[in-house]
Amino acid sequence: MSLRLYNSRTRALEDFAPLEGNRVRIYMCGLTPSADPHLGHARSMLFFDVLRRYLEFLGYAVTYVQNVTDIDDKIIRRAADEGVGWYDVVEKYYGSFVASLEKLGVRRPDVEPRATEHIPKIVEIIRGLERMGIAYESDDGVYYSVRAWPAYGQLSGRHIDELLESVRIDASEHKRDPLDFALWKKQKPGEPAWDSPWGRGRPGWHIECSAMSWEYLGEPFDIHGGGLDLIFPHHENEVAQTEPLLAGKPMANFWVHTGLLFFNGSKMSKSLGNFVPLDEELRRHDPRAVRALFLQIDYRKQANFTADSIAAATKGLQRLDETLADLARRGDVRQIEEADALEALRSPARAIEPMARAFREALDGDMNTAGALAALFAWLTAARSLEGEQAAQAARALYGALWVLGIAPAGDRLAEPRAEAVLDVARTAALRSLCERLCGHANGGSVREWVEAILDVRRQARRERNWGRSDELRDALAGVGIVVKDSKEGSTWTIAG
RNA sequence: GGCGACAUAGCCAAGUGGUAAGGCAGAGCUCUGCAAAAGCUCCAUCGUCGGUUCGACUCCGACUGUCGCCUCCA
Repeated sequence: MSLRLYNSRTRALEDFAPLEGNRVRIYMCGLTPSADPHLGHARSMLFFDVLRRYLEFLGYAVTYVQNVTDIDDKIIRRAADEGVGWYDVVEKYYGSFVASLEKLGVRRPDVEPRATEHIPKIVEIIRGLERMGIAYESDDGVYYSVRAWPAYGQLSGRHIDELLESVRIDASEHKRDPLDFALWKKQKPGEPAWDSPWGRGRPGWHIECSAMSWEYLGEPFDIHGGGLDLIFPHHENEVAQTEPLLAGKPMANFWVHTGLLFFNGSKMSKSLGNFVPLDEELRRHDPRAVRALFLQIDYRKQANFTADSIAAATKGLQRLDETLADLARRGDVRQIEEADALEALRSPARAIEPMARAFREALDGDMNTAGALAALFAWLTAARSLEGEQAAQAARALYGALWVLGIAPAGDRLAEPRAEAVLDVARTAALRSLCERLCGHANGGSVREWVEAILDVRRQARRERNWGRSDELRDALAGVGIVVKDSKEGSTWTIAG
């Protein structure tokens, strides 16, 4: 068994192996924070987060770099519009992005380098290209000469002459060829600028990724990732900037591109404006469900985001949670350590083996997360009959699988996965007064204590077989968002989703 | 115009040259004071037309449809 990944560079499914020992070096194109990030951005990051986790599960030491392109035309324009500094724009939108990713359970990259902090490396690469006759200086900047690099267009499958026929290329008297692109832009009045051999200015889009991937990972490295819409021109240009300096080696061994997200029938895009900001979307939906939904779609396919599909994902996730809690209860497991969970999945006990194998086979096949998730669901029926130590091992293995997918519930809340969820302010106040009214006091001060106090009153009513009173209390709790469920073992409660 | 992707049940969605995962919804049943939840069971022949093959949903071709990229884009 080994991981196979689709490589955009060769347009084929290939066996993955690190270039160097046990170490896997990944560079992911992050964000240009000039506007609110949206769910499409999250989808890409989510996928690479799972890839990173799976590689770790397989035993590799992963170095994950994700850049921040913190200077570009749109950031400058936005800053002017809002009357703030360009760095304020970056902090605002990047900060929002980071906060949203945290909610989604996406782990922070090992390095989050910024373009403006890597001017020396950028200059070094441009100088190298200049020496090779691939870059040239003009009156408003330094440009890359696409005709000077025969392999230009290979990654994205374009041909220079065909590109020239495009209606959108813009000729400029500053460039030798309409397809040439800027490596360095000379300062215009009022623009932020850094020193360089060509005078003050700023890097063009693309060069920052060539510089920062090289700086932190070395060349060549293992995997370069990003959204499918970056393959041209961004990644093509990165390759064109980097590979002339590598004496025939590729910049990255694997190029992995994620499919685009659609909303109302067209691509989610900052420029089209057809998106809901990510932070708003995460206030509306459970972030774990959002994540579970994306896991059920092939990462390379374009996908639609709809209210129906998120609802379906939420339901499925609840079943997974309940089974996990159930296994933990029957196996008497109070807490699961990540390392134990991964080990239980790596070396599965006999009863877990079919699930573990199907799970790995799915992910080995070009990260088929939908298949991996299906393997878990298909196993749930069998899992329910496990008892004792078997149940304990199953709980750990299931938790490990959920960890790899990034949808594991907090490890110390197995018995009541949602009980600690936050109740909104109005309902908390209503619950408190309900508690005062029913119990004559509101001792404690937590949602949990108030609910338990009310449930004690209800338990008494139930012992007296006072069903009317019992139902009344259940309805009252439902009114403030607490859902009570009765079973043979007693009553449990959760906060309504 | 050039390049490319996709088309599987009500919805979402995997997958394989040998006869279709999974989730949601729906139906029936079990449990239950009731309710909810949960559990069990059931529920498709894979856009159209040709071809290759012992056999195709899976390969090839044509067609139809949807979408993306062609220098703002995860």
